[in-house]
Amino acid sequence: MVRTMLIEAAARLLGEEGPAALTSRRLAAEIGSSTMAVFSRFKNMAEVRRAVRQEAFARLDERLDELPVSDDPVADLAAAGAVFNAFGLASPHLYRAMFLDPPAEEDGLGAGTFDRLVTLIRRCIAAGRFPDAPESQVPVWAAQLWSMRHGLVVMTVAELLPDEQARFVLDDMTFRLLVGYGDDPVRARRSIEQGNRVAAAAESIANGEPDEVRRSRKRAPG
Amino acid sequence: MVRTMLIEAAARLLGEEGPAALTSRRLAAEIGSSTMAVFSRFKNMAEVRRAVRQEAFARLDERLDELPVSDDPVADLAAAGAVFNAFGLASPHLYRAMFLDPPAEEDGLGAGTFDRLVTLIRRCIAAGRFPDAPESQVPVWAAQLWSMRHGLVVMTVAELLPDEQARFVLDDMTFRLLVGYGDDPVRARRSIEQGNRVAAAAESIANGEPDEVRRSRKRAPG
DNA sequence: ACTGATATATAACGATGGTATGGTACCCCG
DNA sequence: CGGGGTACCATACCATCGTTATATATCAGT
Repeated sequence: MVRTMLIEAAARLLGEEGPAALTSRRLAAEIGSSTMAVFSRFKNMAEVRRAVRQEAFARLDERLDELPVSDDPVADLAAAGAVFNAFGLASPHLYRAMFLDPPAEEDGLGAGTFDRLVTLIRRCIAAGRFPDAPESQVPVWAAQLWSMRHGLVVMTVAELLPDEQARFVLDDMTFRLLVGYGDDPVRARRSIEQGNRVAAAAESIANGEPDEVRRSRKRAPG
Repeated sequence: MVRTMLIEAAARLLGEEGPAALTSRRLAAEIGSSTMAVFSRFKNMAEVRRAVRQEAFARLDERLDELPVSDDPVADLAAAGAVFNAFGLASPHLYRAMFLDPPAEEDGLGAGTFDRLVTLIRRCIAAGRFPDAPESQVPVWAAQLWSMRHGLVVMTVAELLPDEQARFVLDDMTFRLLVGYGDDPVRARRSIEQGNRVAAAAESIANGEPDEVRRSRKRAPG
């Protein structure tokens, strides 16, 4: 299908060369056609960019859905956060397009991703990790975790914060928030570490690394 | 000075009509001149936008510096956060330009604002509100508070989060982080409320509201 | 093979960022 | 008061952008 070819080419252009590279002519040339191939399928370039964002959200959701569901929901929550973070840092242009470029009009494109976060929090509450948490707190905490990660990724991408600090800042902030939500500090710390491990493993799989690489990473090198 | 006229016109165009309105011809027409008036003073439009961002940071810093220094540094910190938040919501296009538009290259334009945050945190530690806080934690916490607010403003501006929730989410997250940093919950809550009052008063002054609106809360401790 | 429809290439339009050219107005100095 | 240099700016121009009109090629169904 030409349409999917266009979307994939557009995502690649945007992801690898930035928004300036995503022009109608360039995109048409990328699939060996003329601009009409673009405009006969999309009303305008804005719609192309929207399709790319939709594709990017689908990829992020896919990554999140690949994460295993364990019996430690807080670790699952932390893993989702790490995946979110890694996604943003690995594809800054795409991340930018997903969360920063969209015009003021709400198009509800990130709603599914937000819902996944809500579900993760609900599981934490159901498991008794956040005692005394009323249902009304769920969307509030989801927004907190989301904006915390979002802000951190944006700061890192904008180079307001060195990359090596970002991970530590994220973990520390996550820890303090989880404790603030009522989780036990020791369990929270352990869940965050476990979540990071799971996310790193999922990242390896997503990147198609061979099994030996993943296995050797878990063992002591040697 | 024509240059300042251009910067102010550019800031107004960007702030009121968005980035699409900030074109060389439009900007030239705005000061009753031609595009050469722009390009003889700025290398290109990117430099114009940079100057606008610089101007916007200066305005934000000005707002922050107008805040009184009280004997409750945590309240001062909360007030700065509220001012930051209000600034972003009041001028979404400017906010966007300041933190989201800048290309990947670091230009250190927000460094001064970040330093103000660091100073506020240091005062909290000096006042004993965050016991057992090593110096190394200061930039980490500054990044946490910054990214927390940043993410929240971005989410609000992008309408991923309803405006009315944003304030509550911010206060709640600030509270939990402050407690996580070691502050006493009761004092933290009080400081946040006090900070919000101070910020609202400063906002009134900045907006040129009559004295009686703010005289009631002018009671500085000490 | 012919007809009709569909998709595409070509080329054009208006607007953009940016530049070259040339004139003008101003200011400093005699 | 006047002359000359300089800084500024209006105009016109270029390449490129998004987008569209028109002509052409391709393909399906008889």
